[in-house]
Amino acid sequence: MKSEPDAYGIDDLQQEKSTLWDGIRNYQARNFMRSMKIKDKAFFYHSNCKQPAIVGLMEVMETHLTDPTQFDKNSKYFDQKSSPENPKWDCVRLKYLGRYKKVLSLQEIKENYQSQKLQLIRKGNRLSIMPISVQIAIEFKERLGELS
DNA sequence: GCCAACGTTGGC
DNA sequence: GCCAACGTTGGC
Repeated sequence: MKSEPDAYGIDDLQQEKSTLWDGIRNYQARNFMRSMKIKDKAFFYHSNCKQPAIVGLMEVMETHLTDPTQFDKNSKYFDQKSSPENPKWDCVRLKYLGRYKKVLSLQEIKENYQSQKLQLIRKGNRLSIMPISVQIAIEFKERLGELS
């Protein structure tokens, strides 16, 4: 799952211990979130920054939560078409599990995962949530090593 | 700032 | 249901 560190980074999550992954306004990304189950793990990816990289690991605490920002007129994620009776957007709560001692940079991902494998990543590179295959996730984990 | 690679929208 | 036009994202 990706976030811009300026907006919300791994430091913020470490401090908060857990967070609502709200503000997702992309149907595909929302649907991926809907398919998540409690105890699922997710990589935290820093996007749109100096060193885009996987920096940490999270765990799904709660699923199918209503995204409160859709009703908040002061939020940039306010959605006029949504109502409490018929909410359009939901989110999950994620727990901080740790940050990796060594990050896995986008550059390194590109260097090592080409052709078909990279396409799996590319397929979702515009989403707030990037789906990757189980096999790639395992390989990423091996490359990332230990949490600190 | 550019632009490729998407996703969304709306007319038909 | 198609697809042209448009908007957004994110790496560079």
